Amino acid sequence: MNRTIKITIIEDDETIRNGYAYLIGATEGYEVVSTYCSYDEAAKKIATDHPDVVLLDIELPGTNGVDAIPKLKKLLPQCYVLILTVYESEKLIFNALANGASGYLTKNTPSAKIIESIKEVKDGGGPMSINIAKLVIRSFQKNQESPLSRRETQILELIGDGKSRSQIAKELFIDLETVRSHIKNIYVKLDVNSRADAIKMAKQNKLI
Amino acid sequence: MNRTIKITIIEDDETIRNGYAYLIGATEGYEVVSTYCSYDEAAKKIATDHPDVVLLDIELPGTNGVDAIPKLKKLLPQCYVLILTVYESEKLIFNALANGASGYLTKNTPSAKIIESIKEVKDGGGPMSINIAKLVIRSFQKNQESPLSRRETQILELIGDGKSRSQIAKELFIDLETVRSHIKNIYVKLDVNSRADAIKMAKQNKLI
DNA sequence: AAAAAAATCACCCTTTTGGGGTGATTCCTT
DNA sequence: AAGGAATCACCCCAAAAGGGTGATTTTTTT
Repeated sequence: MNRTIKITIIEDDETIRNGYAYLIGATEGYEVVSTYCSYDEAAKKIATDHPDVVLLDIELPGTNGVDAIPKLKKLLPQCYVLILTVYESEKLIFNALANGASGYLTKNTPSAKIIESIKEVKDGGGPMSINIAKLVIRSFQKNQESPLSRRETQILELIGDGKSRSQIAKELFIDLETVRSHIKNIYVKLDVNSRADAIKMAKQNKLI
Repeated sequence: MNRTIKITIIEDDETIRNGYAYLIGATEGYEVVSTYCSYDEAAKKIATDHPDVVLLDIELPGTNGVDAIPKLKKLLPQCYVLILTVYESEKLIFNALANGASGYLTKNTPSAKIIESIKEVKDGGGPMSINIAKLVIRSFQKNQESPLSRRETQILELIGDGKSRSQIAKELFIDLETVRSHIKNIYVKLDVNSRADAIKMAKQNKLI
């Protein structure tokens, strides 16, 4: 017979925290051994909880979720970390994975899926779930095949939103001339000479 | 006992193709009988594979996915075609359905959902899957709830592509002034006064 | 440590574009 | 007959876009 899976939740929003705790606790084979509202809080006691899986919010007061991961892994080397996030930001998720997270859940994930993901991670189907694999592949293609640098890609995305140079400059806290410079480089790299063509190329080549 | 469901995948990106093949092949009751990187490639041999379901990419070299559907149906009249696409373009999907596709999957569909959809299509729950129904409804709402006229929506889409007034004018074979006029009306209706804001509003309200 | 790439900013230039205002005409649908 | 939709016209001016040619400073790679 399988042992119950022990879970710790670190999440600052009380409603969400209790919601998850209730939801998971009510499921056969799953036990919530502790909940914390911050990593700093959790750090003191979590070692004695020895959970199998930690659900970790990204947006936390004090030590943020991404930074908390390696610390958690140090305290609990056997433990799997599942990221909870509202933002599907690639960078965030990648940083989290790079730091040792085993998966991620967005906060609108249906309850059944959450339970399933916990089991998936615990059973060590490998830390790489299908969703993550796809994300990795996608970003791989984006960051590897793209002729554009990060900044250029970022600016191209804003161009895709119809933003003007000055709007972009404000948004990125850089000078108007810098934006111009990036755009010129983008045009050279994509071999285009207008915003419309750049957007078209970018979409075709999945750069944005 | 149920026979295994035989599947053929036509998709030009190797990573995605192998990903799907692996994923589906690993599932009990599903068998990937062949994979091709283009329709033209597939056409030669697919008849002897007699798959139950074909997963068909839209963006293909040579014969594109939409055009490939009727040809596939001719070769394999009993076969169901599921469209794979990164773009959730309504026109594309509608054309595909009109051409005989039984459903569509976006490439970020979770694996479980893909398997489920294949089964759904195979079991002939009817060509109208939940997703399609939603799409139909949404498109309905689009043309019904939108404050914008057709032409305005069309022009807003081109603005979303980063096109300038004159480019839009050329593309629609109308005068520059007419484009201006439409854009002014769009701005009034959406209560904005810049391209970027119009695009943002439009995306928020799913007008484009 | 040296070289390359990325990110930053500067100033030259001209043409185009964008947005506001205020009209009018035709066509189609209600 | 009324109203929306689509079409076109001309006023204005500030802003933006695109091209050229640089330089400096980080960051990353080798």
